[in-house]
Amino acid sequence: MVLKKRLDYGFNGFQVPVIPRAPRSVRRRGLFKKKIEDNQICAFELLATVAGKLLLETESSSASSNEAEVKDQLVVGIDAIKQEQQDDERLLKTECLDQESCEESVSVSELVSQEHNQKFILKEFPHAESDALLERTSIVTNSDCSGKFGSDMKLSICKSKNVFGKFPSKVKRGFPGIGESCDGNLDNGIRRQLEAEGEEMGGLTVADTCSLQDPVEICMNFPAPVNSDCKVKLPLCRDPIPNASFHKHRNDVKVVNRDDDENSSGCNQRSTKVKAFRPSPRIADRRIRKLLTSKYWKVAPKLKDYDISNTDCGIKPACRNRKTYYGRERYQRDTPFKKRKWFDKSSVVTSDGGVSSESISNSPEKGMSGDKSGSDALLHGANGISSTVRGHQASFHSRDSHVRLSIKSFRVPELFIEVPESATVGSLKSTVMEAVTAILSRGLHVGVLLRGKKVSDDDRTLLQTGISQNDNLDTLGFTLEPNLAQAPSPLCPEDPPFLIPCDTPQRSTRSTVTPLLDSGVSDASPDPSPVSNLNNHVESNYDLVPSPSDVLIGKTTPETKALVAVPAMNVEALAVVPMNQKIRRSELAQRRTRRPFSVSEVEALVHAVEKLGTGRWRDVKIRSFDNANHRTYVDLKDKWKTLVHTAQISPQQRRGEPVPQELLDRVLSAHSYWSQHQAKQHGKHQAGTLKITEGQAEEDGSLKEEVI
DNA sequence: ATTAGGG
DNA sequence: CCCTAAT
Repeated sequence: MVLKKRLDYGFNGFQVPVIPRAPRSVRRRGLFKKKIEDNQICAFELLATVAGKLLLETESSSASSNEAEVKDQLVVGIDAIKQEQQDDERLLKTECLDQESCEESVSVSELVSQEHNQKFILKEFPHAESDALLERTSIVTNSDCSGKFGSDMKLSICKSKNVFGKFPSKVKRGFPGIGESCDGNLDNGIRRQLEAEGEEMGGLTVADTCSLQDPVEICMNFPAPVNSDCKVKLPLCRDPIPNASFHKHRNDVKVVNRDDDENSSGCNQRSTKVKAFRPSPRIADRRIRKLLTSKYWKVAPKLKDYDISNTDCGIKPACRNRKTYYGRERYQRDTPFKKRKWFDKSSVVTSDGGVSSESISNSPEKGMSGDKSGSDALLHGANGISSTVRGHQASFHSRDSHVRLSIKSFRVPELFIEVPESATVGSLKSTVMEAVTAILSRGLHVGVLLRGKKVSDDDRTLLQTGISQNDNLDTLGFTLEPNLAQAPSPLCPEDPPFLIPCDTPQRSTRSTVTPLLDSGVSDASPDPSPVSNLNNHVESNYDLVPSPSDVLIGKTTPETKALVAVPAMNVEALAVVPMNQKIRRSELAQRRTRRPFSVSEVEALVHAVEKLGTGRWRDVKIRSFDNANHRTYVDLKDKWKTLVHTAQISPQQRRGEPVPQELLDRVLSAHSYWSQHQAKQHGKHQAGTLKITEGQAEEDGSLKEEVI
């Protein structure tokens, strides 16, 4: 049935080339059967996921932007959507009746108070009200889970509940008896599952995280989601209201929900449990956003979120439809493709024990819920969620060389959709679908963000790029980027290159390849130290390094790029406008990890400046730090600035790794020289013309000789 | 995208 | 290091 609906939306056209296998756990349950069967669904889910995400982001962004008009429209649209969703829910309910989802929904509705319905809505469409949402978001971002969130978290939770609540009521109407009976069953079932899958839970956690942020993660965690869901559900059911624990986890929860949703969506018919989760998709999306924005690492707390989401799932069928679908698609697609990728390139390690993962994932969770099992599960999940990915760099034997990371989510470009109030929900849906389809049809590629900056050089090794286990992996992010390439292309799904991820493989290959790095790395310590060493020599050598073939991936613009506007298909003539969203600071913002310049780096810098002068940092970068991705020309400029300052102060005042006086002398010398030879820009010509007399008439423009 | 400067 | 303005 679900499928049918989807088809109706017109997504049929989209097909996923290859369907990845569902995670073990899933398979066992047989939840994914359907998914597997219907490739289309997978694609659809992906689209949906992306769309949902975009939508959410858009909303949030709009809210932030203070665009009253937009808000209004959105709000209206939302309302309409809700109605539709409700209708959908009915259908879903019918479908799901046999499943537990119904039950869950019922329970949820009960839990949720109707008071917050409006708020709820807002939540769903943050942009509309946004203040509350924003706050939440920010909080989430912080996701410290500490007390601070308590109130906020609760609020959000409540809202969520409310939202769901709306739906639930309907559900009840439709299937009163069912709902009640189901509730009890659900819990039990969930618990059972949890117990049964408990061991796999790690995956769940991961899934939670993933779901929130993005499909990819989900894929990795696949198995886990179910478990987590179960866990989550339990808490929710028990205390729909914000428990302390819940509050803490709230952020995470959202994420979890997502996963759940996805899973559930995928598994809708398969198992009861799954269904229960489905409802959360919406939340998941939001959360995903939030998560994305914030650090992903707080996953652990998510357990509670799961619970919430579960509840939610049951509650809103309509929402579910939408979200669920999205979630599913995302889930399926993402999962498969990610898995593939990882497998291809590197071995994916489930981080059951994942100590490392723990480290990676922040432990904001400290406040985890009291339940040991729960928390453990969560933790595992957290670890597991991000399946550990081991770099291809097999060459690096030292464990330090390996970079373990968990991808909590992928950022997806936001879609900005503006629809007239008069537009029908259906038209809105189709509009979103088209937009999403268009994006997917073009294919997505994975983008890597390091410290908020996109890493476009696929040929670089992780080490070179500055991605090492020691570094803050939290500064590492991934994005699913549409291939906007040139002009917007038609929606036609014909080309489902969606999986294009082929890129990934290539990438991996490339990265692995770089010879120089590898060798260097081997000895290396996790730290960039190797890099620095290389740097010294690099000047000329590095140039030899294979040129990056960014073309494939690099070109696509990151999230910033708007999805291509899709030709309006709707009668309503809804316009989908890609919206560039400035990346939220919170996301990128994290300060880059501090990386003091080594003496060798300073030497290289001094040398380069002596030759090039102080106004050509770009050249300096290319000349001497081309391989050091973590050193930007701005960094070099800043370093020079500090070097000059350092050289001018007394040695006692200097801090940090002492720089050889000899180098400082050269710094002063070069600084002095280039200060007088403003010619840097025009080069020697002017300098000569200027006839500056320092005894250095070198037109050459290079201090080199003089200094030397 | 770079550069220059302030914070 | 970050951020911004001006290129």
